[in-house]
Amino acid sequence: MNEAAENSPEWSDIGTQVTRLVREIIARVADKWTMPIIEALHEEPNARFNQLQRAVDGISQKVLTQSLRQLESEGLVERTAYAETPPRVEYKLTPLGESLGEAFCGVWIWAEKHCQQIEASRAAFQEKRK
Amino acid sequence: MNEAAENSPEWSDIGTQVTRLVREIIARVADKWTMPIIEALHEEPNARFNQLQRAVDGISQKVLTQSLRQLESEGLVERTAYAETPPRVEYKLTPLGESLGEAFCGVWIWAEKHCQQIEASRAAFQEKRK
DNA sequence: CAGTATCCAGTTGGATACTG
DNA sequence: CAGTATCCAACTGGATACTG
Repeated sequence: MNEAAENSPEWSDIGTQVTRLVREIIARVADKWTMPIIEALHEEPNARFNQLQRAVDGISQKVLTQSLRQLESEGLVERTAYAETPPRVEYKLTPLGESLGEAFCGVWIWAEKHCQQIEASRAAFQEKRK
Repeated sequence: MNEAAENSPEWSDIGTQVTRLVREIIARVADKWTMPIIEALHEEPNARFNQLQRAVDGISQKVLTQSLRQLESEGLVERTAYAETPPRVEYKLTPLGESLGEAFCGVWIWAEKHCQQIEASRAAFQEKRK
């Protein structure tokens, strides 16, 4: 039995009820950068902008700004600007943001457990295609 | 307490161990179409190509083909072609594919539970910006 | 039916320069 | 420091036409 499903309703039940809105939300939060940012903010609460950019690894300033604004608009991240010079801005997860991280935990565990197998599959598929 | 975290290790523990490969896998499977396709295949095992395209709602033939090839290469989907005319090709989830669906269950539940709140947040954010 | 091939418009995102 | 603004190259993905 799979540990991620033990205390969840059968996911087929969920699937049949799903609305367009839910799908849109999932597609949104499951993009390239959302989880890395949420992870970084979980690791370092009240992180500042440049600190976050270093933590996220590979994200550009532009995309980090965009992502943070979106996460803020969705209530997943809270932004606090202090009126100082030089300016200081801190970001932290809201409880909703933390709960998304927890919800994603199952996927993370799945990926850790099976990433070797997936890599092997890809390699085998390439071989077969030759 | 959040139901998704009840029987998982603390996700901060996971985060610190995460490798580049795991992140890449997550970014891959968490794209726009992977979950809708896996959901459709879970609902209708042994679905045929056109059946799948109708089920997934909005996906183009090209992208469905690409996605299925990728899922196949990763060992999440099994493709069976029957040597008939007209050709018949059936797709189904592998056990690995099923397990990904189960792992994603937590995110699905999260999205269902909070989508109203997120919509409200977005609206409020728009208002504030005016 | 189950694709492949091609064209092309729209979006994404990096690099760079500039600002309060 | 924490962004905003702009330009532009690359990738994504839809529409269409064609094929075994």
